[in-house]
Formats: sequence, structure tokens, C-alpha cells
Amino acid sequence: MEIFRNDRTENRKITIADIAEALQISKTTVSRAISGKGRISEETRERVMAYIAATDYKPNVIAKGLAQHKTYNIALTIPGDCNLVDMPFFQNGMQGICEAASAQDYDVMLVTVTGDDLGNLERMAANHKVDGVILSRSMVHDAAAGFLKSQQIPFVLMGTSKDRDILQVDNDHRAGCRELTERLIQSGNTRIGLVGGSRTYVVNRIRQQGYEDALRGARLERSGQLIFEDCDTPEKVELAVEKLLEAQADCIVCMDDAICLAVLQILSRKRVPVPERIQVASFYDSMLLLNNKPAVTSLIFDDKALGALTCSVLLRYIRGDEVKGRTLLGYEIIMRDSTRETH
Amino acid sequence: MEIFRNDRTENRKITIADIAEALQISKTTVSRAISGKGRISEETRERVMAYIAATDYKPNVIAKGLAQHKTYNIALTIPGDCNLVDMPFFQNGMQGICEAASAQDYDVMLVTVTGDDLGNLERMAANHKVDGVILSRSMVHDAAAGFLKSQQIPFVLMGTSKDRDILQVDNDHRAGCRELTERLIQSGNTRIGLVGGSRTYVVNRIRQQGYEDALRGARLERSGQLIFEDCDTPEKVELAVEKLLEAQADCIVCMDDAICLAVLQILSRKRVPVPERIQVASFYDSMLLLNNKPAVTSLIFDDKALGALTCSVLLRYIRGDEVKGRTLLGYEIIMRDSTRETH
DNA sequence: CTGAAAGCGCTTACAG
DNA sequence: CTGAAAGCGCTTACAG
Repeated sequence: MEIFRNDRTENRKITIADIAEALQISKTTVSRAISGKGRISEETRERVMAYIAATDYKPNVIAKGLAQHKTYNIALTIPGDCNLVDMPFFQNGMQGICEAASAQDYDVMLVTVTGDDLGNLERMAANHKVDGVILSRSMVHDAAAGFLKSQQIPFVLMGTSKDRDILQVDNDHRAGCRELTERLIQSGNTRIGLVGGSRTYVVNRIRQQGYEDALRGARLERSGQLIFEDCDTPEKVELAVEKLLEAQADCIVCMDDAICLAVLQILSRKRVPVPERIQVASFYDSMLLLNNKPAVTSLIFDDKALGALTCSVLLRYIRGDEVKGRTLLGYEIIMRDSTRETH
Repeated sequence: MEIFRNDRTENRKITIADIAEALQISKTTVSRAISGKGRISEETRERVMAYIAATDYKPNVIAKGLAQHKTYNIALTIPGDCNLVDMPFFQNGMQGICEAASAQDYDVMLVTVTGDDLGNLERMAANHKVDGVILSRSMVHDAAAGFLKSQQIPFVLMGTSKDRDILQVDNDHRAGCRELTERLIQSGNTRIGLVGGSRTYVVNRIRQQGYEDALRGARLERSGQLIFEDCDTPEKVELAVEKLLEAQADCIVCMDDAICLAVLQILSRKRVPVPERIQVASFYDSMLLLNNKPAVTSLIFDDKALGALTCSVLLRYIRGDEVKGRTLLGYEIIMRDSTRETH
């Protein structure tokens, strides 16, 4: 059995003082050359930059931050209990956040918040380790937002909240769901069923609004026979599908692709052909449905772009710039075989 | 349109100097009371603690770190291109890492590395922002490990590498896959097919080894007709399934649950009943297969525990403690309906 | 244009 | 047991 031990050789890094000494100038001057703040002659500036390039010096961001009362860190909360559908959303969002952050020399720290346990968030705040935080799409009642407000820590929600005084940026679920539903109506469907996820998530409420917007626009009745909310277990989905078949729905719209996957499996078990007997579409497309046959019609959002934008909004806000209270991003609709017209 | 602007009221935090002044003692003493290092009378220690509790003072970890040449941060690399199967692994691993880190007052920063682009990792290292890094399960050729070695930055791999001088902790895939395969043999199967994922991932190679260990142990031939590697597209999986049916396989073992899901869908389309006509099992169980009918036999790993352990190994290594070069975690086998004996 | 000095909020020999 | 002082690696008025 091999054993490892870190010898921790001192490995001293070069500092601003070393540069000053080597170049026979003051630390102040070196600092100015690097930051570009304050008057400095082009000549000495170039000498410093040349030395830095040659020695591969990198400023210690921590020390810089300490002097400036900044940390150059933001936190991203991740839910402790995350279901499969949300994972691609987080994964891609995270990706976008990281990229936008590093472009401005910021780093992102992870803080888990499980249910109403804000322990880790409080710790992070108490430790003075971040300049702001990004809350990711979350429950209707959000304890975290309340805490951050009370602490006066800048934050933005990557998602939507009805609370208009919290900064938020989100995909335009409502418009997307409306338009997708409209397209399904245009192609001849009149009895479009909805299999919805848990209404504890505001995103699910918004999606439903989009669906209802479309019905209203087409003067179709909003029928209880066609709308099934809170289908958060396979049993509920199965029940919903059965009722929809009974109710002669010509199309089923699923609120997310986990539900959609379940619906497709049930339909397959029941030998109900898609799209011939009934069409199917999903309000959110992740890789879950990727290889399904038939390919399924869906809404596509760019979660990475969402993350990136959320991050830059936060950074601008931290900097003291003006930012819009709510920002909405676009979407794309992909019509595929699962809603192909067959008559 | 509402506009937000951060007014940045000074919001000055209480410091060690404030406490010293209030209590008429030196900063040194306050520091000692908090850290517990150095001799200090129980009485003054209690006075300080009482004051801290009353004022809700929290030390500035950044300043502390600067003085101690530590950051109290570790980095976690996340792959820029992550497929669906890996997401639960990362998500849970992250969770475990965060918890173990915060238990020791450490925070975890995210750094994305896409392909061979180490830009973000280099930046993080250059900025002196972390004491060490956790590399997550990765490709066979890992540029990141090389970079970290050259920089003498402590790191551990959450996964397995054949490079024995990198610290690693992983689930015991090999033993798990061996045992699962053995169980399938014991229950009467003699022609167990394997549908494998991309061999660029070392985890897939290890899983295959476990499978082959079991065949060897049972003196079954390791047949090319039954082993299909690199099935990283739906087409390849489909082809593999067809060949396996032709070859009269009595059971199909899938290397991960995305492959398994594909296999099950194909079988369902072909109207091949599971487990009656052919049994199916998976080497890794995430939520992907959760609601499948029949329930599928699988190996279960505790990825959160893996993350937590990986993190504490790194922290111990950073601290200068001795750690084992390679640590393996256990697994669980759940036999379900998809491998039920029907004869 | 440049520098000496104080400061960010902590720690840690060193001396008493 | 306690404190004055120097230091971690930067920045930033202030003065020249």
C-alpha cells in the first residue's frame, strides 16, 4: 500500500516587492503599472510589464481583494435534492456562470442548500468570502432570498420569482410554452392535454400559464379533463395519461422531459402509436429524450447563455451599475416526428 | 421597467481590533482566544467568547488565510462536455465534496475544463486562490493531472487512473461488476452479453475488467460475439442488441444506465420481453432507470460518500498528513425484476 | 510621474 | 498569561 505525504516545500511565489526591488522602483509604482490606475510613465510601465512577463508573475488576488474590500468570488447555490430533469439545467447554467465569471476575473464557489437549511449559505456570508450570490431556480417559498436581503448581500435569481424586488433572469418559459401550444393548435389539434409537474416549482406554474395563454388566444376551453397538475410520481402520470386517452385528447404536452419520457413509456406499453393515435410534445428538452423514437417536438432553451447572463447581471450590480429588474431570454421550438400530422 | 442599483452602504463589519478595544486587551489576545493557540487564561478567553457571541462576530477568513498562507478553498474541476449519465455522478459527488469541505471550514470553487483547455485551471492556480484541487472522473489522458503535478499543487482524483503516483479515490467498479456478473451466472445464465460505453473513459475499462473477471472465474469463454465496446451512439447500441439476440444471449449487461435505457427501448420496440426472453442488468444505477418497468437489476454506488471521502483525503493531504494512494469504496447490488428467473 | 506610509484583518515569533 | 511589533501581498490617499 503506497502512502502519500505532502512535503510542502516552501515554493515561495514572487511578489510585488520582489519586482520593485529588482527594478529599483517602489511597490506603489509596480502596483500602478499593473492596475493601470494613476499616472505612470509609459517607460516604467513597460519595464514592469516586461519583467512580469519574463518572470511569469501573477498578482495574489486574495491580497488584492483584502486591500480593496472585495473577494472576487461569487457563490452559486445548488439544491441538495435535485431531480434528474433539473440536472442538465444546473450543469449548463453552472458552465455559463463559470465562464462569465472568469472573464471578469471572478471565481464561483459552491454552496449547497437543502430544503430550508441555510447553514452553508450563512457560513459563506459570515466568512466574508463572496461579493454576491446566484440563487438557482427554486421553490415557491424561498428562504434563501429572505436571508440574503436581510444581510444586504447582492444576489440574483437564475429563475423567476413573483417577488418583484428581487433581481431575476430567466428563460421566457411563458412565451415559449404559449407559442409551442399555438403551433400545435395551428396544426389542427383541438384537444391538447397537459401533464404538469409539481406546482411547488414556479417554473411549472409559468409553463402552465403559457399553455393557457394559447388556449385562450384560440378560444379553446380550458378543460379540467385535459389539465393534470402535480404529476410528480409515475402513478400520477399514468393516471393522467389514461384519463387523457379516455377524454379523446389528440395531443399531450408534457411540462418537462422526465414527464415526457414517462408518458412515452406508458403509451408504448399500452401500444398507443405516437403520433398516429396521439401526438406528444415537451416543454423542455434535455438529453433525456435525445434518442427517443419518434423524435419529440420540444422547446429548447440555452441554459448556458442563461447562466452567463445571470452572472454578468450580478457582477454589474455588484459593481454598482444599473441593471434591469427582470431579464428574459429567448427560446427555440423544434417540431419533430412526435407531432407530425398523419391525416 | 424597474431598474436596480446597489447603493453599497459601507456596512462595516466588526473586526478583531474592535473586540480588543472594547475589552481593553490586545488583538493578539483576542486572536489567541479565538484560535485556541497559545496560552491564555480561561477567564479572558471566556470574556472574549462572550463578546463574540453577543456581537455575532465572525472572523474574516480571507485575512486569516493571507496571514497563514492558506486560502481555505479547494477547486473542483467540472467537465465542459458532460453527458447525461455522468450528471448524477457529478451532482452527488459535488454535494458530498461541499459537505466535507464546509465541515472543515473550507469552500469549494468551480473550475470548468473543456477537453484539453486548461485555461481556467491555470488561471485559478495563478491567482493563488486554492490550496488544492479535486479532479473528477475523466478521460484516459489527463492533461490536468500533468499540469497540477508540474505546479506542485496538491490534488486528488475522484475516479481511477492507472498512473499510480496520483492520489485517487473511487467506487470499486471492478469488484462490483464482477460480483453482479457472478450473480447473473449463478442464477443460470451462461451467455451474458456486454454493451459497453466509450473506452476513452477509464471507468468503462474497469467495468469491463470486472465483467471479464467473473467470466474467467466461472470458466466461461470470453466471446467476441457477446462483448460490444464503444457503443456511444444509439446506432451502435442497436447493432449490439441485434447481434446479441442473434447470438442467443440470455442476458445483457449494460455498462451504464443510459446504455441500458437505450437497450430497453430497443427491446421494447422489437417486442422482446424482459426478462422472459432476455434478462437485462446495468452496471450503474442513476435516476434514469428509476421508473422503468420492469425494475432493472443494478449496481448502486454512493457518489455523495465518494465525494465526501475524496474531499477529506485532499484536505488531509494538504494538511501534511499521510494518506493512502488509492482508496476504494463499496457498492450494493440490487436484484430486480429485469433479471428474474422465469423458468 | 513617483514614493513613503498607512491600511485591509488577521497571525505569530519574540519578549516580558 | 499577555502585548508590541512585524508581517501576509496588495492598494490608495497624500505629498512631492
